[in-house]
Amino acid sequence: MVRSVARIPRVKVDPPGPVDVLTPQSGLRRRPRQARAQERIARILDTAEQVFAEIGYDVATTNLIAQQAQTSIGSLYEFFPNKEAIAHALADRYVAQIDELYSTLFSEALSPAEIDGAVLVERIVAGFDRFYRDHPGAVPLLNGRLTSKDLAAAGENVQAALERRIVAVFDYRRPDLPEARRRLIAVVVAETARAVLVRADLVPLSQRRALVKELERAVVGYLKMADETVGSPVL
Amino acid sequence: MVRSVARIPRVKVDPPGPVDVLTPQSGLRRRPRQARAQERIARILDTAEQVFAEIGYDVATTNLIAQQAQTSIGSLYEFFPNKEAIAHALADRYVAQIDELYSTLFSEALSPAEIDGAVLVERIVAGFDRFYRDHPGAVPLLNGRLTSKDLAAAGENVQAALERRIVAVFDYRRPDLPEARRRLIAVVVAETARAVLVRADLVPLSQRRALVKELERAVVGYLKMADETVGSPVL
DNA sequence: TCGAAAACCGAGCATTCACTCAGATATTGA
DNA sequence: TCAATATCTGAGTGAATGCTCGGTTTTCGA
Repeated sequence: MVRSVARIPRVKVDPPGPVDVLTPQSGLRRRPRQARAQERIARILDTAEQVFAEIGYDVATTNLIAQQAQTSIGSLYEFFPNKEAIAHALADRYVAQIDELYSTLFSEALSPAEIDGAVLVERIVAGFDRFYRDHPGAVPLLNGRLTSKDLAAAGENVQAALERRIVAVFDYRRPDLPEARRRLIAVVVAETARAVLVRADLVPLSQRRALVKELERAVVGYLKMADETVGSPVL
Repeated sequence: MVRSVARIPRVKVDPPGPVDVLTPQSGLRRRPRQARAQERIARILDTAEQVFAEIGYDVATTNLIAQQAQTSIGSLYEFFPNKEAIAHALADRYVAQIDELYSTLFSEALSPAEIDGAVLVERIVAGFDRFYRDHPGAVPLLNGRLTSKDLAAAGENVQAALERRIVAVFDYRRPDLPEARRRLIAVVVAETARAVLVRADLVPLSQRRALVKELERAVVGYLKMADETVGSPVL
């Protein structure tokens, strides 16, 4: 079963010495010194990614992950304080990758060069689609399909980052829009993209392409819409 | 923990008589005959709805549900064969309610009266929004936020039903569009609506209104878009 | 009124699973 | 070379939880 709260680590009572200073912010219990250990950690993460994607976070057991990663359960817990930490580390990896992706994708949207909005949307959507196709585990992990509050939080981070990027684009290209409206549009566009891309992840490849194309049309259509409250296309 | 597969019911071995014919399709283990039992079942479902919404499907325990419903765990299992069945019964209740809602909302879209598309969208979105506000438990239950494959399936059903309704509208109002395109648009619109409404469920009421309004704009904008492959607005 | 059927009860069984711990093995630096 | 340190191991612990079962209480038709 899933623990609602992480088990309280049993604190050694005997030595009333300095309190557990060793609480690395990395989420790891201990920082590995030898290459051997680093490889092991990477292998555990890779395996966890697969296992979570295949059978789901809740059903996955740490014992299974250790076994699949060809290591012992003891080794796993040597580095990861608990199951949640594995998910977090995994999410962190994705978040880093995605943030890098964002930098690339959105850079031209913020450059002085005149770029057609529709082309911009097309490139960004395509970039996302590519990423999700290359990282099949990322979709369920970051989009709440795997349940568990901790994982949901990671997904929210990714989504929030996307929204900030989109807002930045509007700040740059459409400073005339009310700020609240810029944020609203960003939310709706980001949610639409996420939802349709997640859906696209569940259908055969041929339909996937069509769906992604239609997503582009939807976003472009929405943004191009002549808005009575603004009086000009948003894009 | 969450069982990946329902526990195999321990079959009595001694009596090799007729095999367990009693497997009602209702999902219930036994159909209640007395009003007392029916009320109890309803109370269990109401409680489960609350509990699932509050702490999540996985963390929720059948013992807790029974306790909160002021009944015994034995009584709960008298009617529900397992935890999953509770979720299913709950989802079924929502699906019935939502399908009724769909009938109402989409009826005017299929009537010969000339109704402006934008007005149509506004009414339908408002109807959804109302429903979700009136049934707070429905959002996480039907939209995968509660995890568990069984629940996800219920959510898919609701989404599929929505898409069918939207397709029907296009079949009626825009028979000139290629059929595949009609389906694609329905998928994208339905996913957008779901995603934004789920998101709206997480924000304060003031933002919720703005978000719902923006969702309308997005859908209308998308559908009104002059589409180069069609040459005319879709709506 | 009364007996059979329906409904109800909750202690506890069986199982699962996150996590520990005592010690074995490998690596490293002097 | 050799101790100190880092790493690895996996059987076992403890707690949680889905679900059963033997038995009690309530309902209801005859």
